[in-house]
Amino acid sequence: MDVHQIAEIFFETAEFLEMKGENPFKVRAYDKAARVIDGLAKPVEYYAEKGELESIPGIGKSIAEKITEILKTGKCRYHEDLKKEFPPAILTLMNIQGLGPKKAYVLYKEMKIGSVEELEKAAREGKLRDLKGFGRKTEENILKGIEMAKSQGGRLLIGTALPMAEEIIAHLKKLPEVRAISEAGSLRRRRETIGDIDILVASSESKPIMEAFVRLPIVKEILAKGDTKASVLTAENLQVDLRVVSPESYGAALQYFTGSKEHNIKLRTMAEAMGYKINEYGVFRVKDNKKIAGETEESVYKVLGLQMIPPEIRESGEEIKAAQKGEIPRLVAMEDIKGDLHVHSHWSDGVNTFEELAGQAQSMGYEYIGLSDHSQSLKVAKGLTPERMKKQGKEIDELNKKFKNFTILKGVELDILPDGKLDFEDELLEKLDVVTASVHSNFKQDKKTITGRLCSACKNPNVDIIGHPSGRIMGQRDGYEVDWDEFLKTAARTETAVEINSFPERLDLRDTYCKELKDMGGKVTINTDAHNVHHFAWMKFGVSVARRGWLEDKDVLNTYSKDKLLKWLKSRKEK
DNA sequence: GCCGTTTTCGGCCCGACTGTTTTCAGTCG
Repeated sequence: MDVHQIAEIFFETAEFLEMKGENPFKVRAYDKAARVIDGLAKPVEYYAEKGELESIPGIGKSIAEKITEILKTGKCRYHEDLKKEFPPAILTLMNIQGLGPKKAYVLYKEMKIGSVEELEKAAREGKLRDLKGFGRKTEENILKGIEMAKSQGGRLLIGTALPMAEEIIAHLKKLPEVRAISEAGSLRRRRETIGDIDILVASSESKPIMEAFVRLPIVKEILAKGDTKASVLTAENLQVDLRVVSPESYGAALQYFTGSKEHNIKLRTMAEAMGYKINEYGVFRVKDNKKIAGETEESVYKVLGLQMIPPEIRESGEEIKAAQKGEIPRLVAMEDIKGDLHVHSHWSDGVNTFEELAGQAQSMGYEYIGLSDHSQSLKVAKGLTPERMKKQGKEIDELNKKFKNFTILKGVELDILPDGKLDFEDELLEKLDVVTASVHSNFKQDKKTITGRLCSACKNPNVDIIGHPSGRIMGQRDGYEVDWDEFLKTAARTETAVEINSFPERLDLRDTYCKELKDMGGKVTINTDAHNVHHFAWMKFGVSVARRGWLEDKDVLNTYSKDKLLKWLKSRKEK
């Protein structure tokens, strides 16, 4: 059973319970359990088989039993019973901005409204304004919310959201009142998709900033505007939230608005036990309400006895335990990257010449690129035959003679064929510097077959890297089915690196699997899969994924110098 | 419902904004 389906059952359970006015902490327990399950790196079955479900933080006896039940029957009795109490589409009401469980429940109880269509009709007829807790304004907002929900296409890729945020920040930065500014929220944590853009400003004068913000050219509509906080909607129906705090509170506010929710709850609970209180204005000593930290983020963590925790790993709370023990590693960073091992040229489906690619890579400070045009089977991408490979190799050799302190490594993106065989013979592969093997065909095969294809590629000593291992393209397709535990173990054991593909739609290997692979002793490479020179810029998204997966420079092959990399590649073949 | 170098019972993060109220509940992050 897919973890997301299990998580969904608990998400819904939480929402039903909240509508019914159940104990809010019980609601939160289900909500938390759902989020925890959704983020598990190992399959739930792994814990269930070992009887270790309750060892997962946030999962206790009751929810563990329900997970077991779901794994066995596909359903949860408790959830099914709750579902029966409401019309089938009632939860969709809560997708409407401004409508939460309480109002949704009133709508159902008083007017038998159970779907967005019924809600829209009632609102248009002016029937909502007389309900308790509702009014004309609420009715208007509901209609607006319905329009928004209709036109909104869900979450945005970080590759889309980050440039938008950077543009807004660049605009606001010009204001003389702005002392400091940063993105916050899931964007700053560099999640792969973003629900809305959060921006935080430090200033002693919030008013002119709020005014300038709501008048930005991108703003289509102002959703809310107070003294220090405003929300707007862009023409693309993306919500942007701005918060202004005084410079003395900037660090505390940045910490607070970066989240995650889970991380903040853990941090605040911990602070309370130490006699402190944290809010977005600072850390305060409870006994005399004296502020003891808050100007910088570092100060907030320091006063709690914690190492500074990078935003990318502020998720489950596990990072807080590590920070207490001083075990937060120095995460890999853009400046560590010394090359890109997955690059296409005009020889296959890329557009640039070797010289152009090399020039761009050199301008980024790289020592090398690994040229990896497609192999012969991928005919739609002008895959190279062995003859063309040989010819390409010669051209690269010639070109390399002209470079100083830069090298094009000879390589290929080798198709893993449907039967698990590879697209080139070993004697050709042996002559290459670096071989990336990828699945490009027969995505519908079952999990065992696909996993077998990936693992048999790992077992060939001539294969150095597995490219975009899940095959997903966010917003387009889910990717093929992989037994991750088996695949990652095989990759680690055979010392085959796994690629983090930096294409914003791919970001594949994903963060949670990075951490799992690291724990198994495996290595990754962070590559762009560039098909033109501009794609090199996407490296930063791959680096973010690696950081979210707690990876250090030693875990990432392309942080190695050229000599160290070649030595590593050679040594693993000899084993 | 979960959890415990205070606890197996009694807690559970915290504040801004809105709209409906006449002091506050609901929603959001």
